[in-house]
Amino acid sequence: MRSDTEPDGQTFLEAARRAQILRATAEVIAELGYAKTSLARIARQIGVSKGVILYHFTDKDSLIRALIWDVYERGAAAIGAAVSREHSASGKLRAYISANLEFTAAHRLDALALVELGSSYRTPEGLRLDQLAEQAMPLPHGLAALDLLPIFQEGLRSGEFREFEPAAMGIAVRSAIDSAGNCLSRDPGFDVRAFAAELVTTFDLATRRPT
Amino acid sequence: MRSDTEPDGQTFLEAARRAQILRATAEVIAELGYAKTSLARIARQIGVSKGVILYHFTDKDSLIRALIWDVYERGAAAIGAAVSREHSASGKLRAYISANLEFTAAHRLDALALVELGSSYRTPEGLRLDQLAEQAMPLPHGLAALDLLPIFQEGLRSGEFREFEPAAMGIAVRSAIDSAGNCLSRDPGFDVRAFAAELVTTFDLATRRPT
Amino acid sequence: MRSDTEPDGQTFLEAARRAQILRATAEVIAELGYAKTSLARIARQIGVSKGVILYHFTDKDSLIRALIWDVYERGAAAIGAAVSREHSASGKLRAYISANLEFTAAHRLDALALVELGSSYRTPEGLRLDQLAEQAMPLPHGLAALDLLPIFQEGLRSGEFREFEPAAMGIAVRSAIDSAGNCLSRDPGFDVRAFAAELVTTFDLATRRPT
Amino acid sequence: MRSDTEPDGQTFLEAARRAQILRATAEVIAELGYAKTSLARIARQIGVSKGVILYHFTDKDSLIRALIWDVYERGAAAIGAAVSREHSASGKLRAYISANLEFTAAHRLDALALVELGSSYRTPEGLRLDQLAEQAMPLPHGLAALDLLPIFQEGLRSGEFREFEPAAMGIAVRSAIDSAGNCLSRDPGFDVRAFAAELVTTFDLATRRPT
DNA sequence: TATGAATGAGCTTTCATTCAT
DNA sequence: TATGAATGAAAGCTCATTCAT
Repeated sequence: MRSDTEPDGQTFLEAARRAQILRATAEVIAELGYAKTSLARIARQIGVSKGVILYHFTDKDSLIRALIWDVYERGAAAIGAAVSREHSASGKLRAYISANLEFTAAHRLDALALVELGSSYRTPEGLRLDQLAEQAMPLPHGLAALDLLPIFQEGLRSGEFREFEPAAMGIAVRSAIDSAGNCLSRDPGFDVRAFAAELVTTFDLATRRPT
Repeated sequence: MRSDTEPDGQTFLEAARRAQILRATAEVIAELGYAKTSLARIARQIGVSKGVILYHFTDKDSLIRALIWDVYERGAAAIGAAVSREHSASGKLRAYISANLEFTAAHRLDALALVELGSSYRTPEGLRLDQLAEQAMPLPHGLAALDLLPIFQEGLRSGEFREFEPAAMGIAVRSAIDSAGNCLSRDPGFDVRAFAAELVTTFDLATRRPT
Repeated sequence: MRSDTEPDGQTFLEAARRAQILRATAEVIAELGYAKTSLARIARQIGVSKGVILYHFTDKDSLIRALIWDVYERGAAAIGAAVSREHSASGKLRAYISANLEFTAAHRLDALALVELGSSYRTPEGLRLDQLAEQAMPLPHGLAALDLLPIFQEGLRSGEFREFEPAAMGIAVRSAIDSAGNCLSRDPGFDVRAFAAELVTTFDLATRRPT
Repeated sequence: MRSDTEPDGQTFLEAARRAQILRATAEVIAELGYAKTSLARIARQIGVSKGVILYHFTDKDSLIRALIWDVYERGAAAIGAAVSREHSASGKLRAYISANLEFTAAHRLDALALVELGSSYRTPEGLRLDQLAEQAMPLPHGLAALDLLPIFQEGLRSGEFREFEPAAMGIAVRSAIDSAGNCLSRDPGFDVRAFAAELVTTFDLATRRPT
């Protein structure tokens, strides 16, 4: 009996509702920004009462974290897979950039929401998303896939890359990638894949040891 | 009477108060983030009542815009001056990056506040800061100085730069520069000038026509 | 069919569930106080869903009243029995106090819950528990056993007691007895029986005609 | 200038508003009980908006504490004065009871509210009023006046009182006194002073060493 | 019988804004 | 110029209750 029970203790309907709410949350964040994202607004997006959201998520904070986790998880999986398919450091860097922006192109809303949250969300204790990632939040295993430093260190050690400060380069690459989300929100016609190609070339030239 | 009236219709004291309020606003935004920046908090920062702020600025929005304008103006002046001192496109790009980050290093509070506003502030109509810049807001004349496109176009035309999409490169450069503010807010010991040097090299290699 | 139907129309299981819910309700009230006693919390105490409670009781108010009735009934039976075993007024008074506190000692949870309800519960119309007892609520027959006035009147008539106002004395005795519940909730080590002995002496001296 | 400034930094009007709010709070608590006492209800009692209350008091908890303090302070002053006018332990006990009930009679609303708060109020951390009094809350100096134990100890030491457990007797006396508030709320015609006379006799007989 | 899902009223609190002084 | 006072809208959240299954 109870054929509607999934292994993780959630019914099928429960999971569907949660997914619907997460989607609506991403939509509202992407459209209005995090500051104007209220539970009431999210509820209205689906056409239900506020209470529904608090029935499925303990509070606003855990809703937001669930969204973050959800997008991270899927993104990290895609990016990690693409990166590990490559064997040279420069190949991995190219794959990293491409896969990131491919994910952005394929999941515009999620990517946008995540970038918005990255700059505007704070935990009740005042921590930013990146400060969260470093410590308290249990993050998907594959999240290591989002870290550029190992790639840079490998290329520097092997001599494939010129000498540079990996932390600084990491910031430049990540911030450029994250900009795509903003561009997309401003201009729905923004060509993410063309942008990806430009970034690949740009950071290839910027990191490679000159011959 | 009113011998304390300046040409623009503001008394000296009036101007001093406004400056004090703008400074306090930047301080609070830099410390708490825009979301937690309330008029009450700004007033407390100076030790006056909330009313004072609304006496000098029509509403919260115009206070924020005044701050943006103020920082932009000073930043654009510094950057414009540095850029125009150079004559090659690559020289101008280097100067642009250096001057930007020099400004960030020299005016940490302002830079931090501006970056925070760049990601979190929205006009009552829902526009972001950069969407503002493009249209509605009357911006300081020198703001053109913040635009990278002329530099890229010049370098592309002259053959100094390799072929690339100026808009994409502009995004990469600006986002990398703006990241410095975030880094600074997370880690007060962040070495902005070292970061500047890395970026200069990075984007020099990324833009130059290979020999 | 329905061979499990009892004379009063309730199945055995039904009665067991009701008893379980009443017990859980008393536990929660005793632990958290009435203000923080929610149906959800009671349901959690048993490990069932909220709906179960509202299936067995029409609404929260009738659940609470059922608990009150239940405890009253058992308490009144015990006290009435003890009182009627005595034949002098002063003997009855001593028995009343002792039996009350004996019940408190033997059913700490119930007594605690009842005291808490006595001060915090109000009907939807705003009536307190004691205002209820006087009028609206159909109370167990034996409840008369809780009334001190007949005892005082008997002692006054027979000359066993000194002259005093029975209503005032009743208030003093009842409030002292009810305090035991509070003491118990604040200090689980509170010695109810020692307290009972003190009260017996106290009110014996306070009521007896001096010789 | 600023002739409306009082020594403690509150203007006359501010103090008047605070007093008005405290009074309204006591009224609502006395009428509806603490559980149904909301800021909205208090505001309506005065005919102002909810915000007014939160302008004058940081939050609901500090409003309630201010009320408690205020009533305590006045009550303790009156009781302490009456008690210290007596020199025998039994005289002090009589004065304690009389002064308490005299205060109740003279400030029905306050007394009622305080009794209600005594049983229903909990701090955000879950502490009851009496647990508060023992530790965290800075209470008026004269509060010691509310403690019966010194009186009992004195009478026991001097031999004026019979042997009894001071803690238990204290509970009996205090609970009897506090009952007056409840009686008053149920029956506005309740004769507090007659009740006081009964209690004085009752506890005189209960404590005195028999001759 | 029991559950999960949803609702709606009400709560405390924050905040930009207005206004009289 | 500046302040204190007040307002009202909106926020996150709790909870008894209803309903379909």
